[in-house]
Amino acid sequence: MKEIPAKYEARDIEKKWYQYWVDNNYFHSEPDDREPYVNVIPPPNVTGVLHMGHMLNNTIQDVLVRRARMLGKNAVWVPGTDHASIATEAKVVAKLKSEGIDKNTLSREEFLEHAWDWTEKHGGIILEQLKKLGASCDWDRTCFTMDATRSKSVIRVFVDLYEKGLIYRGVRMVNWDTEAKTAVSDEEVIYTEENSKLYYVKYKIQGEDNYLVVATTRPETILGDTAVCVNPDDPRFKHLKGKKVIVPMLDRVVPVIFDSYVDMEFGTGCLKITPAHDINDYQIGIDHNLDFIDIFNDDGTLNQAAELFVGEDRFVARELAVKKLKELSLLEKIEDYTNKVGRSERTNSVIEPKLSMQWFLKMEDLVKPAIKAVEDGEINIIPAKFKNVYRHWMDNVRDWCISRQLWWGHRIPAYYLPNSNEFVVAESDSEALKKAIEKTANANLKISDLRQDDDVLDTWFSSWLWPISVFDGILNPENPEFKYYYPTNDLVTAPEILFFWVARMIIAGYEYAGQKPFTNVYLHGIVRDSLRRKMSKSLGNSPDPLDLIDKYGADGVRVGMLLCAPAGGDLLYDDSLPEQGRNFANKIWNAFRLVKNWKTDANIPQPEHSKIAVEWLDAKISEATTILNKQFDDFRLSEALMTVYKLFWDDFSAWYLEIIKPEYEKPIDVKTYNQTLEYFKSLVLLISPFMPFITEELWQFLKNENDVESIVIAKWLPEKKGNHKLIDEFNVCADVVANIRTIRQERNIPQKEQLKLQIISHDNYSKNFDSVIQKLVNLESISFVDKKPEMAVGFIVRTQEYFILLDDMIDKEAEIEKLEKELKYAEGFLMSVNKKLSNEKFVANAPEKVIAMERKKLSDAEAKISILKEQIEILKK
RNA sequence: GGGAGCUUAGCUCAGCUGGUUCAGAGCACCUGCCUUACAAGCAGGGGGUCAAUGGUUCGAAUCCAUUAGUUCCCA
Repeated sequence: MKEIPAKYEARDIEKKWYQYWVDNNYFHSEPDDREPYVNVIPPPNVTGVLHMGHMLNNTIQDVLVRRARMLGKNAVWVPGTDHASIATEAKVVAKLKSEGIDKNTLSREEFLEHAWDWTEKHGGIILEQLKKLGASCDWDRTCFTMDATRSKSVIRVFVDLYEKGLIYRGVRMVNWDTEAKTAVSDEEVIYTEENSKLYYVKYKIQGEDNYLVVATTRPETILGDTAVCVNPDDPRFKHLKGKKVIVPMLDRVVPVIFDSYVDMEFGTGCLKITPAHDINDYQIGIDHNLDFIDIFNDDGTLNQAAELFVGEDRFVARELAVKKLKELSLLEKIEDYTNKVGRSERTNSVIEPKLSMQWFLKMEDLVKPAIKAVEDGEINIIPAKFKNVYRHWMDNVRDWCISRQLWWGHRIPAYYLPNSNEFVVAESDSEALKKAIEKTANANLKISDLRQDDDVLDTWFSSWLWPISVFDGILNPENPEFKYYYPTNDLVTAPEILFFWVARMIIAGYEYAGQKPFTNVYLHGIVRDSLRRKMSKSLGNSPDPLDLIDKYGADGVRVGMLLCAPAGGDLLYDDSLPEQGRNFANKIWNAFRLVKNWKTDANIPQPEHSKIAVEWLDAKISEATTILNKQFDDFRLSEALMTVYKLFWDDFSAWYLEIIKPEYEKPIDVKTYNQTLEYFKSLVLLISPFMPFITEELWQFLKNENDVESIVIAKWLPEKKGNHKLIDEFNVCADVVANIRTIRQERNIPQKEQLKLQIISHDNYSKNFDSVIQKLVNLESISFVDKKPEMAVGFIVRTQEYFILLDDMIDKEAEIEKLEKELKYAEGFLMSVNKKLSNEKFVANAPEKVIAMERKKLSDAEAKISILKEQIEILKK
């Protein structure tokens, strides 16, 4: 047999097995009579490349899917990508610009051709990267939110909702992204505190020599002012009733109005009202019947209505306005000020509240079943604390602005009649024409007479259908795949998109499939750096995931991501994490090297120590399997990983292998050897969902003729009752071993030198592990005595006394000191137990079990104290 | 401004319905080892007034209240 390298080299092995899995179609699923296990991937953007968040998200999904597959379920993980309207359009526009092409010179069709080109070239990159991570997706089922089936589904849903009266068109104050030149939804605006200035501006009162001072952060919007507002309860401004003021710079006369909305404490107590450019002012404008003056173009420059600074950008206009106000002596002062500024999640430009015609979806009734589902526990959100957040949003939900002023996306299927604002909504051109003819009673209408709405739908308006549409459940709700796979099982995503996506999928699930889209929502944390900063390109604090895989292996990185990823908690990434994962892979590798190189001899009998170790490890694996299953069921994945980590490293490698290890270059008995290979296989199975590559490599060595050809399709370990008594006895044994090792270390006694152990037993002593102790610490003999031997150093485990005989003089004083310290501790403990037991109320109220436990503590402590006292006595002689 | 959560070892976190020997893990740290699978390793070890205060209880890290700090969500 050829030499197995001492260091595990992940790279070649990982590449080899992924290809093997794909070639053998292990990840592909077809409906059958098994129980399905279904996850849909949160579709990454076609613009995206793999980042640390994806690594975490997809590692978790893969672990769940792989285990489900091993449990014998018909597991399918549906991959796909999302067209990401705003981000993709921005990328394509930028790319065209770099080639000297201005988007505005292209027709819609020409632009879309470029966008499709771009998508075809870049859209699949991220999915290819997921393969490096080991993702066991059913690649035959890969979907895209803009492919034919998904697009048709979106349009059908739009038409349906419109026909149900839930979609309407209206002028609203929307969040306008001046860079992307589109409205974005409330959820796509990020508010952060920013340093700005508060400008105190004088507004002259008409017909008087007096003025009011208004504080504003946006002096350029003065040009759109149509009122000044004060609180009706504010005594400072009672005299202004019926008065008018003159808007600075423009000399426009506007009324002073009274509204309790104004905060008397803030600024000067006077508020300028710009109904077209502030959401609160908008409401006041409606209530008080004010004029609406829209002073901005779509790109954030000032238009003719502003009268001044026309064509200038809003931020340039601000500077110009300040300058002008100073010239006119209308600027009283400027203060530094921090306020919350909303920026577009996509372009980071400051959001401009803007009145515009948009399409909205009424949410009020749609959310009802979705609220109930989570409330009733039909859908579990993990961790549960996010239930509150979910409910709060759902209870306060507002109508969803679903139109975007872009070309890349699903074009809104509304067709305007000639020279009219009236429209028909239909799934196709021909359908639209039919409806238009009906509506107008004009049989001569041609499709070219109709004008389709220019806007596209919000990207989330397609991804909210994802769990349904990937199985064609919108267009063909009776199709067998949809009936088999829907509802899905676990949705794994980040809390950030609880509203964007998760809540809306639940809504769509009930509306379009009549049932929940998934049973569990597992929300994992955000990957941050060790300083708790979010990983971002601009900070440059994010490692390249592919570099990490290259350096530590996909298995190592997966382990690293999971080790510190409790549900909902943030993951503070550090290179030491994948390093720990890599080290674990290396540990597994070396354990395998050890076992693989043993020679067997059919003639030697199984040694006593191996026999008991075999029994013990069996109990230990059974116990761990039970714990592991529970942890999986509770989505405690980092704890589950730790369970197998310790099972392999501590129990199997550090204890079991050391016990059964034959002497150097001596063979091992066949019984132990075969049993060890079986255990190795069991362990590899349990580790496999976490580390699919190295476990596959080892499976290929370990499997026998009765086993399946790949660990991907192997069966998970069945649960078995573990022998707790044996495990407990081993724990005592381990304690004894550790004590003796300490004695060796303290006295520099080499392992080769044999020791004699004497025991005074005060209780039922089990000899089960004597042979193990004897081997691990190299004892010449174990014998039982009644009295503490001379020239010995002792220790106590539970209620048994142990002594190691020493030839040298022992340091009596040090021994006494050690024992007295222990005695003091034991006496203190005894006192506290006594205090409890002598408390009548405790004895009267505590459950019997607890009291019995306290009594046991008492008698154990008493026994220990008397042992200690006796030993001290002897030493002092 | 409104709401929710969090605060346990140097770090990241467990600790379930209050009750096993005075709170556990991983990493980090300290000591000794290049012992023939593994130094990406082995053996051993130290480390915590459970944020603070008060209350309920025979008994509180766990339940309640207040305070402080902190994070997130919404406006």
